[in-house]
Order: sequence, then structure tokens, then C-alpha cells
Amino acid sequence: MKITTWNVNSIRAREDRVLNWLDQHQPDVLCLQELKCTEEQFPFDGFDALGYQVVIHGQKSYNGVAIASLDYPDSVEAAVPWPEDDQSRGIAVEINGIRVASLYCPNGRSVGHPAYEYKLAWFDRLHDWLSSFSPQTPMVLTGDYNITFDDRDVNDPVAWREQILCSTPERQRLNALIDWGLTDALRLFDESAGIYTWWDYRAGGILQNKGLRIDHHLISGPLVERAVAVEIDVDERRSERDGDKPSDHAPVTLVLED
Amino acid sequence: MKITTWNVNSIRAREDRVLNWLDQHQPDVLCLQELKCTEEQFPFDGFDALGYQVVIHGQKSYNGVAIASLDYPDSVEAAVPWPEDDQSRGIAVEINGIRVASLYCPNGRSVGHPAYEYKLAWFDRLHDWLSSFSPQTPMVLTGDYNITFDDRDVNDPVAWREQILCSTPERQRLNALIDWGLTDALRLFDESAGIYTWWDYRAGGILQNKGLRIDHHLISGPLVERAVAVEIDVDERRSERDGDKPSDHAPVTLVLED
DNA sequence: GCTTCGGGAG
DNA sequence: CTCCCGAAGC
Repeated sequence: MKITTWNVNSIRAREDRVLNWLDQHQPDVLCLQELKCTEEQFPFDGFDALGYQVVIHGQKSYNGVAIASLDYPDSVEAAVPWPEDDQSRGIAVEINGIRVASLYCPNGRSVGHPAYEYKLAWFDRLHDWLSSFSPQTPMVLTGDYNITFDDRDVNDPVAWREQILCSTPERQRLNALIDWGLTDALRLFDESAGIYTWWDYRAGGILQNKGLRIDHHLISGPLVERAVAVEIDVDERRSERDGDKPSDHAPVTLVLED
Repeated sequence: MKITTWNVNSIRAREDRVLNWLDQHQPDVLCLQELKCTEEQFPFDGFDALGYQVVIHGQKSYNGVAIASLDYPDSVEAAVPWPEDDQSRGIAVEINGIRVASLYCPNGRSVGHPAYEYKLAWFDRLHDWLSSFSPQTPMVLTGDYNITFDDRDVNDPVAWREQILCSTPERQRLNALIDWGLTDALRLFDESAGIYTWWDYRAGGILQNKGLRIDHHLISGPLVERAVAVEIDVDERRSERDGDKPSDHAPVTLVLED
């Protein structure tokens, strides 16, 4: 079973690329972030034609998340981690006995900015939501966390030191999810530095591999047993295919046994 | 010899369509209007690859005209009809003994609007410019005139009566060019009503053929002798090809003998 | 409708 | 760099 996360930076601007990728890679579940559209604007038809169901928690212009899947979800919870959030940043489903969440965590703009305070508070809310489950629940919380775990995830740790996406309070929030009982799936397979999932559009980031690892699969114990790989499709980020214009994030795929 | 006029409504937004059309139809001269770009922004490379020279009188965001030709022009006069005009609406060349002008005449917005006064004054300037030549000069003044000659050029003459593009003062200015010695080339071949070159994007204008004839070839006596056809490529305006998004104007081609 | 722009966001 | 938007222009 394959579960992919992909911040597509506008599904309408990227529809063809996403559908081509989906057609070629056929993950069982595709978690999308930064749709930048409402449910009315979402291009369901293309996904339908490829046999994918889509549930979406949309928003005009900003944010917006969705989960596309070959099987119908058994349940859907939009507005994760809390329903009163006026930003659409999370949606969760149950599929084949696994709880899957697609998360677009706040960016925070810069350390100390009001958006940074919202980011930290948002992660506290995410922790609260997570705590409503048992750590024995098969779970995949995946998406764009907008936080690096440590300096191995950062191409230039000196430049990024205590900057947004890398500050200690942010990393504490991310590690609180680990402490609860989740595992950073990629690190089960590769402990090396220099593995990235996002590269800034500016400054030719992708050509010089100036990236960060901020898209993660956090998985609970029962899935740690089943995890066999995490794959980052850097070619899709780099790619000149399909009229150029890739997203600034690569698709990242968790492969589970069975 | 074929001389085409085409208001492309942004050459950057329409580059592929224009080049595909050019490659298929191979006119000797292509007069373009509403480039909406400066010379720096103009996509010369694609024209070059098809063997076309391009001279341009550009402007940021608005207006902008060009002439693409298989043969090099023997002379170029940008800023027609007068050099101090702060809007880039005309360029003229001499090619194979014929003076060719590509004109994007002012729209005028609505009768009585300041832009309407500018439109009338602009046509007076055009008449002055024209008067610097002999009517025996082989000339093609072509482009988007933003004026209909008479009600045969109007899909709904009642609705358009004395409206912008159809008002008596505008038609007088257009006829002043005829009185000087030019001929409306299309009417040499077809006197019927309902021949249009422009259809509003709104209200499904093209589907109901709710159009106007505002793109003209005005030709001098020596070319009246040589004219054999005027062809309007309505399919290109209608077309769903090349990722949709046609211009609101069709290409119009004058065919000359020799 | 469709294009341009500049401003805000990332 | 790339996206969104709301004006303005046609």
C-alpha cells in the first residue's frame, strides 16, 4: 500500500501534472495540500477518470487539503485539527483500517510574527486532536509540516539557524507528536543528511539542491511494523515535463507491506 | 502574395497559437495588433524559427503593433500616424514595393467619452499621415480599425445604433480614408451582410455569431488591380485547438496576384 | 471573458 | 519564482 503526500501549490494550476503523476504512480492514497481552491472549484472529473475518490476541505485562495484514494474512505473528518479553525489545513479519513490525515501546517512567516504564534498554537491543537486516539491506532499523519526535524533536514544550517521552519519552538512542537507515539517514517530507512522535499522557487534552489525536508509521514506503532520504504520523487520537482511549472514540493510516498 | 492582419490580444498569451497559425498559413506578411508588450518582451525566437522577420512598435501592458514578414522590409516607420503619440498604435514598412501599415486604432470606450475624442483625433492624424503619400503608391493600411463601415458589418444594428464602433462620426473618419483614395478590400469580393472579424468574449458571442467587422484592409488603386480575395479565418477565432483561449479577433488575409 | 497589473503570500 | 486576488481596460 502506497500513501503519497504532495503540496501541489494550487491544484488548478497543476491539474495536468498531478493527474499525469497519479496515473503513472498509482498510489492507493494521495494526500494533497495547498489546493488554493474551494470544493466548487476542485477538478474532480480528472481524478474520477483515473478511478480516484476525492474528499476535500477547501478554502478560497489559500490553504485547502484533500485526500484522493482508490478505495472509498470508511469515514471522513474535515477541519482537522479543530473545526472552528478559519483556515482549511487538515482532513482525515479512515481507509482500510488506517486513519490517514492530510495536513498543511502553518508556515509562520518569520519567528515572532503573529503567524508564528498561530503556527505554534496550531500544533498544540494538532497534539490535542492526536491525543483523542490511542497510539495503537494505525495512523499516518502526513503533509507539509513546515518544520524540519533537525539540521540534517536543512541544506544550510548556519543560514537557517533559528529561522522559520527551523526554530527550536517549532521543532519542539513537531517532536511532541513523536513523543506521543508517532515515528518519522523516513528515518526508519535513511539517517543521512541532505534529504529534502521542498526547494524554494527563488534563487534556483532546485538546481543547487538548496532544500529542506518539511514534508513528513508520521506513523503510529502498528504501521512502523509494516513500513518498507519512503520515496521522494525529486524528478517531479525538478522536471521540465508537462509545460514546466512544477510545485515547489516533491511528492513523498510511504510504502507499507500488505 | 498574402497579407494578414490579426489583433492577437497579447502575443505572450497567444504565442503558440500565433506561431502554429503562421506555420500553417505562411502569409508573406503578418500585421499584429494588441501585443500588450514591449520590444524586450516580444517572443522573437519563435518567429525567427519560422523564417519571419519582425519589426515592432511596443508598449508596456497596452496596445503595441508589429509586422512579421518572410522578406526583410526595405524601410521601417514606427510610431504611425505621428511620433509623439504616447500610445503605440501604428507601424509601417515597405516590402516588395508595397507600403504596409499595421494599425491598432483606438477603441474609444463609449460615444462622448474622452477616449472617444482621442479616437476621432487619432483618425484625423492618420488621414494627415496618409496624405503625405500619393494615392498611386501601392499601399495596404490594415489592422483593427475599431469601426464598422455600415450596418452590414453589425450583427444587431438596432442595439449598436450610434454606439461605439458604429457611430456616425467614427464612420465619417473611416470614410475619409476611402475618399482619399483607399478601397475596403473585402467589399471588392462580397457585398453581403453578416461578415465579421471580431466577436465579444462575453455572452458566447462566437457561438451565436454576434460579431462586428472592424478589421479591414484598406488598399490603394494599384493594389485594387491585384487583389483576388479577402479571407477571414473564423475557425481560428472559434477554435478549441491549442489549449483553447483564442483571441477575440479572427485573422483576416488579403490575397494579391503576383 | 480574457488580458494586463500590482500587492500579498510563500 | 509562482500562486492568488481585485481592478481596469476592451
